[in-house]
Amino acid sequence: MSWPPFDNLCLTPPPEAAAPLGPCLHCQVRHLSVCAVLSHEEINALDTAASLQVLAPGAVLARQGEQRRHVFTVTRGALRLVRLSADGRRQVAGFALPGDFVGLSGAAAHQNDIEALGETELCRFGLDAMQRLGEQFPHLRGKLLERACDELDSAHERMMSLARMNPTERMADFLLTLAARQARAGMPGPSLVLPMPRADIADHLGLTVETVSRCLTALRTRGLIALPGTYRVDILDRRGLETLKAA
Amino acid sequence: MSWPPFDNLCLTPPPEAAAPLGPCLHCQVRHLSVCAVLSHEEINALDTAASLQVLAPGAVLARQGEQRRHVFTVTRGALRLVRLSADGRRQVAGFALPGDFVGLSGAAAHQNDIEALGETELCRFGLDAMQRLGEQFPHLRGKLLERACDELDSAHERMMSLARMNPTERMADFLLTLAARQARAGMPGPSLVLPMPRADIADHLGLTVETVSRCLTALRTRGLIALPGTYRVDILDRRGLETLKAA
DNA sequence: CGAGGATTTGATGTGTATCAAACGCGGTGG
DNA sequence: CCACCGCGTTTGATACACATCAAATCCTCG
Repeated sequence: MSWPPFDNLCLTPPPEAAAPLGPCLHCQVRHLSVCAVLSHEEINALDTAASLQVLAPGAVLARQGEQRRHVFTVTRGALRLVRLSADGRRQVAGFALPGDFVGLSGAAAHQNDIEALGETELCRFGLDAMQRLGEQFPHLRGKLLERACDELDSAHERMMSLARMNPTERMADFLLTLAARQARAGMPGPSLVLPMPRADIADHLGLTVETVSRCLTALRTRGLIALPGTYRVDILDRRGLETLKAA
Repeated sequence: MSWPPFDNLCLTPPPEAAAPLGPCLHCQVRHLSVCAVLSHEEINALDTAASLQVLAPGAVLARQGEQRRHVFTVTRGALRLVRLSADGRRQVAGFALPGDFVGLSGAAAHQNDIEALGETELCRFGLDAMQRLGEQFPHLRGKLLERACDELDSAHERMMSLARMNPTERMADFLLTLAARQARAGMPGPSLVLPMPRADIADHLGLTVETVSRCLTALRTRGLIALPGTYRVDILDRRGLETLKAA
């Protein structure tokens, strides 16, 4: 029985759990081992199974339909998970930021293209190694199950966005979610860095590039955000954005 | 550490797995135990932890925000999982049909209202019992993890629908998915029973009732389906529907 | 400095929501 | 048994939000 995998599973650790543990042997970053709240024995086993990988901007880590062989933790940069339909329609299923866990799903093949947004560093685990670890440490599976459940909840949340929110509301929601993730990854504060171009945001939110652009300027005009650069957003009025999104 | 839960986890068994095992002691239906491909010991433990529950049409099984205490397997009838936003926008996150597993999520509280669509029968498991079983049989967690992964995959699939398909395509997708689920549950054939009213379909697909109605008549006009009754759909041209959805 | 691509801004069209009304059907009471 | 009522569904007319098409601007990099 093969070890059950994820696509875009976010295993970002809660900050408090990170404190007592050292970084990964390979990538010098506190990653999966930290997140899963494992014993030191388990952590060492995980870190030993890992190896480092660096991707150039735009590099392709996996293609839709390809056999899955590894799972990854992003340690620097960012990935996008892209789904293309037969007639060329594109959807960005999600983005993986530092601390996120990527590359697994219920299927034997990748469900998404996985591409590096900038120069990106990963910590890689072989599927077979993960399976062994899962058998060796049942606890690990329990932790991963919790994570999967969280991921499911957030997937339902995003469905609500796509189904029932207008473009501006989706944009506000997106910015707040991204801000929360950057905060969890240790970069709090109102200043956001968007690692992806507008087209990816559009395909993530089910909009067009033009609409994304218009929504951003609308939010700026309302004084909710500032746009100091193409890839930077400062959140000026968090409350205002939250009101919009909840609306 | 509390046992990790799901919302709308579908544990419908693959037909071949169901054969060698008997029905649940309580509800006479092959449910979770069958799905998870467990040992007989595990199955008995699960079934012993279960109890039967019957809901009248429209009955509320859980409310958004309520503390979670049980998980359920639907054995007859159907449930809808509904999410309401502050300003009254409504989304149906999913439907649970016989064989589906429901009521868990990463959170301590229910994320959705759960309501019976018709008279509905459930098999109920206490969360504490599930936690004990998970500790006792690590295998169970592995199986549930697999299921969670599958559920995540299908969630991504539905996001693609919501983000990038037009109403008719979503409708075709919905009908095919429903047909596949009824087939898995042992009712194959082109004749579909919709356990839910149009409004629920609309809120599931991010549309209005009017649009749902128009899409159905459009599919009928094209000769892809027949509508022998408000709650019945016959699939006349499966290929045609698949072409639409894939488009 | 110039070229190419990404982003923004502008003008127009269309698909779906919205508003409104008719229809069908099941249940109830006469 | 039939007439009536209420609700869900279907059908129709209209409005508008966002997509589409087109062009200007900005930014990056050679």
